[in-house]
Amino acid sequence: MRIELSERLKAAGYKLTAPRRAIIKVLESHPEHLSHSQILEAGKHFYPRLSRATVYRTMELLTGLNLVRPLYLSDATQRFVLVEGGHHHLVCTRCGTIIELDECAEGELVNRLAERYGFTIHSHLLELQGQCADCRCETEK
Amino acid sequence: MRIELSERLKAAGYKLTAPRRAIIKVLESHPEHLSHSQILEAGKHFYPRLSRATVYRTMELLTGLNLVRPLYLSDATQRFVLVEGGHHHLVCTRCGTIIELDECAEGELVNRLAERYGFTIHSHLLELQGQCADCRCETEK
DNA sequence: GTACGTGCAAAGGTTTTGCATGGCG
DNA sequence: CGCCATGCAAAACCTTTGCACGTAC
Repeated sequence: MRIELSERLKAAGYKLTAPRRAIIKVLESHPEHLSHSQILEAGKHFYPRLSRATVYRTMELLTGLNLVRPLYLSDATQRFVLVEGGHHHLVCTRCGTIIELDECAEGELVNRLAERYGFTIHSHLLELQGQCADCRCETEK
Repeated sequence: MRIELSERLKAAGYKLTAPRRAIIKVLESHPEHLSHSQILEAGKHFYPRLSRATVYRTMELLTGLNLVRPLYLSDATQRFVLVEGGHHHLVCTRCGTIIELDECAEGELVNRLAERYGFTIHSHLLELQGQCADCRCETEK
């Protein structure tokens, strides 16, 4: 589901402005987990007058439209990922390393739960926390 | 894995003080997703002099020890859940309803990934976001 | 042309920190 | 008894809001 975010925004009746375009460019070109500040900095690259308030407002908008979702990793900063059906990662609680997973093994589970509770599932997040090989060795030394 | 948090704290070499005991009591008696403020309020019930700073410090400590993990739900407030192997819920992005799931269907997946990447998995979070039956009807009306 | 978006700056919250005091081990 | 942990208050930081102006449609 690689539908352009800009199309979605327009479809929902929102205007496609330069600041929003800049933020969308950032999101589409950075698969990482971006914080508000990172989005602001990167967005200024495309649209120098971009303000922090606009980043907050736009991210809230995108979250409401279910195009983006917030998450926490090992630190206390709110970050966002694109909602593309699902998102899966391993997080090392010691060094903060993040390994992204492509596979989605919960398709069946999702369907079963959706049916049981009458939910329409838009996205899901599977986050595994633990220690990576390097950190484990450090700890055991 | 219902090991007492207080045991774990001591085992890790930290002092078991009255404020910490109060916070632990709150965590153990509230299975919900608690924010810092909720923990502070509830904790004052057990230890009236409890300060906000101590809540922050203690939660950071517990997070570091992997006894607790932060997460975001539909709003932007950081909340915590006990790490007890895994945590699974459905979140309605429209009304904020949360349905907790008991089952853990990813045991196999977790093991496979752990092996492939050399990770030792301590906990996992499966979060499904969508709309509950009520909200879906509202939207379609 | 009009209503929606924006930047700016200020207000409102939240989180962190420094420091003197208190209490666990 | 020493050192870690705490409360308090201030500082630092993050997020939201009001408002006058600009711009997409």
